[in-house]
Amino acid sequence: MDKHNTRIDQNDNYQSLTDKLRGVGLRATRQRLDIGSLLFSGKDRHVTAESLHDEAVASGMKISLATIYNALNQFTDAGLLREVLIDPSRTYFDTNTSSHHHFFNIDNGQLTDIPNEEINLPGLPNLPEGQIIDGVDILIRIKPEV
Amino acid sequence: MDKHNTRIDQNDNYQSLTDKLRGVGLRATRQRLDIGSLLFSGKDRHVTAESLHDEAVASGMKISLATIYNALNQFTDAGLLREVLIDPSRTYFDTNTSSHHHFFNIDNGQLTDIPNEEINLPGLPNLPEGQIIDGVDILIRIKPEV
DNA sequence: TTATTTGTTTAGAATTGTTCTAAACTGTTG
DNA sequence: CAACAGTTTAGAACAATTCTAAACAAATAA
Repeated sequence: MDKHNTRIDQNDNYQSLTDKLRGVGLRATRQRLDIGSLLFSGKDRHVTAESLHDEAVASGMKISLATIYNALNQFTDAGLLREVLIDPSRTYFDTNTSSHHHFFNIDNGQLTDIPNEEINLPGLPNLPEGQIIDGVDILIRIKPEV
Repeated sequence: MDKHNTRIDQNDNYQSLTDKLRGVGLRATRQRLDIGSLLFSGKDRHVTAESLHDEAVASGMKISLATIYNALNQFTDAGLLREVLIDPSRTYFDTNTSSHHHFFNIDNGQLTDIPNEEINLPGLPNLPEGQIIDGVDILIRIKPEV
């Protein structure tokens, strides 16, 4: 029987995850590996603490919501995730940490990436004296036609 | 003695505010007029429910936090205010409802407008099939140089 | 390997921003 | 000015998130 969890064929992938976590100074605990396996499986994802917790539980992982919050914040601090501004009442995390922006479908709440090549601010505005840019967030709210 | 409040020379201004409120279908109550006098005094402002309540109380207005929340939401629904995405843990309202974007100073939390002429997205990205734009939010996070 | 240290997880309590409830109150209209 | 409908309010309720401190597990030393 698998010592880590009951999802048998996932141990292989955990080695690179372990490296990834250690690389940013975090111990490769079972919980962080489980969460990581959901987040960093290849495709880009947008999650909230709650949605990720639901998903983890549904996958049979044993992990508390507090740990999900901890992990999401630690991953974000470490640069493995990015926070996205969507809704003042909830924090969204994006596994795509590269420079890019978002469509937010106000009709169904769905969030999708806008590839960086498809959008660009040519003339950046004059910055206040002595200030430099830390980052730029563009959110395009969309809705069904008609 | 002023029937409305103790800030004597403010009654004059309240007529236009009264019109403004009636214009969007809201009764011109003392509380809404008081809040309106803080928000719509000319210069553009960014407030949170809490900051506005503190300010109202400091000005000697008698008004509950719940009423501030109600008013901010009603004003926003009526198009007198705009919500700005800054911080997932708090809602910001902007008295400038025209098309424009924001600088957010991550060092001191200050939010300032970017005039619309100073920024523009020339090539909008391809929208998902059957969707149209509802709005665009650009937030440029800035910080002190060095 | 075992012992020790240090970092991690967790349940549950606490906190914070916001909304709800229902009773008292006030604009508005007739 | 009476009557109605909309508004305000205190306080309860709620939802997202963080905190606490005790149990636990990973890393390290011996």
